[in-house]
Amino acid sequence: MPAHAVASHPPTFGIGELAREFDLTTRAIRFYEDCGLLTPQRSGRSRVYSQRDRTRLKLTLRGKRLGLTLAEVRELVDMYESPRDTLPQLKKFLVVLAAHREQLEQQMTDLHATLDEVRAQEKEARRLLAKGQSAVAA
Amino acid sequence: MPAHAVASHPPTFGIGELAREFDLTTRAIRFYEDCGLLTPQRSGRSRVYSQRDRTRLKLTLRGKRLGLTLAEVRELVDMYESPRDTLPQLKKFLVVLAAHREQLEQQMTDLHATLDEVRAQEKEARRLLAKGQSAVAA
DNA sequence: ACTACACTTGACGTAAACGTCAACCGAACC
DNA sequence: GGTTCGGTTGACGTTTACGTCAAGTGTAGT
Repeated sequence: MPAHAVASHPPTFGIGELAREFDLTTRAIRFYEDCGLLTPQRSGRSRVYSQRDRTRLKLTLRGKRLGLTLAEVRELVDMYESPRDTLPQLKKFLVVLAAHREQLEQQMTDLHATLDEVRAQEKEARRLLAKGQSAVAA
Repeated sequence: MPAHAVASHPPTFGIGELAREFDLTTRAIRFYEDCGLLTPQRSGRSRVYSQRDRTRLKLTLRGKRLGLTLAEVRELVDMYESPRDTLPQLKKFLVVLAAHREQLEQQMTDLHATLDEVRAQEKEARRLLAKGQSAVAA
């Protein structure tokens, strides 16, 4: 039984639990902590992850699938949770956001182009396959 | 004047030329060659890149922006140019293609989600900014 | 002939993102 | 009370994708 099996009242998670859920090693999760992406509480020496940690982990993995570095992911998620109550903060927020959006839009362009090509190739290949099959059948 | 300045009849390119065009170092371009992504001709010891090389380079950079490794890019680009005249080749082609497409579709999902969030944040931030500006103006 | 500049091949260095031990601790089951 | 299971902190290893010299070659201009 996991040491984490204490009553989870605001839902919390053990490291192994998260590792299984997201198919990661615990090493990776600890590494994300070193990068400042996660800041779990401690129960003795063991890490206890909050729902917020779980969300940040999810965002991290999504960022990774998009090819972002962990540093970039951190910049973003930190920014989302940072205060925006002063004008300079707000302006900087908008600048960073715009830059990020442009990168994402470039990626969207690349992605569409690539998907179109892949689908065209698939279509052509299936055509060839059908032709070959019927030739074999004949 | 670059050593490459000989009449480019089927259009060819020098390494520095490509480096400038795509904003890369020559080191990077040579590295892509080590990875099997480019296979330039030689004029003496100097590399001469064909239009095909330039295209592969473009695809490489697009793949990179999508977060693919150079090895993955190579697998794909090579596959596109490989023969598909036997049935097993064709079937394998379809399998690899389908796997790649699924990855791209996952990425598309991630990308839409991220872009939606970024745009929402931008909208909200601009609203706050407008409010702040008018407050200052008042 | 001399210089300048682009290009060449090594070879070593580096940052990112973990993997892979090793050695230890604490709770739980038998 | 011994073992097993999960967790902990180091510390070193590894792969990817280049950067960064170093030292030499080739060709073009003066």
